[in-house]
Amino acid sequence: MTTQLSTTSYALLGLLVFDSATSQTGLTGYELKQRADRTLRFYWVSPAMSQIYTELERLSRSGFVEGVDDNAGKRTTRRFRITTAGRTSLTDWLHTSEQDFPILKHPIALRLLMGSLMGPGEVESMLDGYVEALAERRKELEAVRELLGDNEAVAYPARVADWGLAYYDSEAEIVEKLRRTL
Amino acid sequence: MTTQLSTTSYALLGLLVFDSATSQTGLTGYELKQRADRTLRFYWVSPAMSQIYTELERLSRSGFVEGVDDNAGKRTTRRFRITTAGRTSLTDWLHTSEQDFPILKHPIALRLLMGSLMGPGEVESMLDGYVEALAERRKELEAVRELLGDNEAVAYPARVADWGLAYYDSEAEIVEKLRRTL
DNA sequence: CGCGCGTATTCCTAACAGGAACAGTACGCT
DNA sequence: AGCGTACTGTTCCTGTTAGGAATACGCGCG
Repeated sequence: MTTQLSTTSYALLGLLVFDSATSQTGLTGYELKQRADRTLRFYWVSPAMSQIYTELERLSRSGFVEGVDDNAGKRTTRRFRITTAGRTSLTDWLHTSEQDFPILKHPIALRLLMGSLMGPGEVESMLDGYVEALAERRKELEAVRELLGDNEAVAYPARVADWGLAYYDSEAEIVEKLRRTL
Repeated sequence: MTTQLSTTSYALLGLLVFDSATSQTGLTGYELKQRADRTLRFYWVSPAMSQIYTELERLSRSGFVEGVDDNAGKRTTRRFRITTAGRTSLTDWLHTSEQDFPILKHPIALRLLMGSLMGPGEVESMLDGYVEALAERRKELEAVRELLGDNEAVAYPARVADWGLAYYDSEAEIVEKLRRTL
C-alpha cells in the first residue's frame, strides 16, 4: 500500500535525502526552497513557497517526513527530516514508476511559430535575446557544476549538471544557426 | 487597455489565426484540442479539454473570439473565430511582452540526480528507455514536418519543427554519451 | 437495431503559482 | 542605544491549470 505522491513530492524527498547525508537537524521549508532554487529549477520547477509547505504537510501526514520543533533561539521553527518510510517510498518510486516524457514550455518557440505576425527585425532580436539568456543560464549552472567538483558522492548530480550544460550549448547553436536562415 | 491573458490563451489565439487563413467557419473546442495535440504539444503543453473551453469562455468575454452556433446537422455546436480585437491583442503580445525562459520538467534528469539510490542496471535501462521514447517523439514530429513541406505560408512553423528535430537529435546524442560514462 | 467509436461539452477536484501579509532575527549605521 | 533594512520563516488567499469522469449526440458497421 504505497501512498500516491506527485513528482514534486519526490523531488523534495530527494533533497531531504541528500541533506540527511551531511546533517542531523533537517531543513526548514525556507531552506528547502533555497535548495530547490539552486538545483531543482534547472531540470524541474522550483516549487512555490506555499507549495513546499503544503507538500511538507502532506508528506508529514503520510509519515514520509517528520517535523521537529527547533527551539534554538527564541523563535520556534520546524525542521523536517526524511523518515525511513520516506526513503523506502522514494526508492520504490525510482524503481517502479513510469517515467514520462519531459515537458517543455518554450515561449520562444511558441512565438517563432507565429513569426509571420511579427516584423522581420523583431524575430531576430527575440532570438538574440534568447541566446543571451541562455548564456546567462549556462553561467549559473556552471557555478553549480563547479561546486560539485569531482566529488564521488555527488557524481550523479554532476552528471546531470553536465547534461544541462551540453543542452544549453546545443540549444544556443541551434538557435544561432536558425537565426542565420531568416 | 489591454486585457491580461495567459500564454496559453495566446497560443490558442494563434491556432485560431492560422485557421482563419483557410476557413471561414472557425473551430470547435474539440477541434482546437486536436490541433493543439498535433502541434502545440511539442513546444508548449497541449491544454486539457476543460481548460480549452474555459479559455474560450474567457476570450469570448474579452471579445477576442466570437462563438457562433452551428446548426448544420441536427446537433448544435459552437464554432469559434478570432475577432479583429483578438488579432490586435495577439500581435500586441508578440511585440511587447517579456519573453521568459523556457521551463523544462524533466523526470529523467530528476531521477538521474538520485542515481545513487538506484541499482546500477536501472539507471542504464532508464536512459535506454528515454532514448527510445525520444526516437518515437522524433518520428511524430518528423511527420508534422513533412506535412508542412516547403510551403512559404508555413515557413515559420517549419522552422520551429526543424528546431525541435535538432533538439531531439542533440538530446539523444547527449544521453547516449552520458550512458557510456556510467 | 444495438454497439462502439468519434465528436462535443461540462463539471469536479486536486495541484500549483504567485504574491501578500505577518513576524521574528541579524547586522550595520548613526 | 535606537533605527532601518535585509534576510529568515510561515501562513493565507486567489486564480490558474491538470486530469479525468460524466454526459450525450451522431455515424457507420455487423
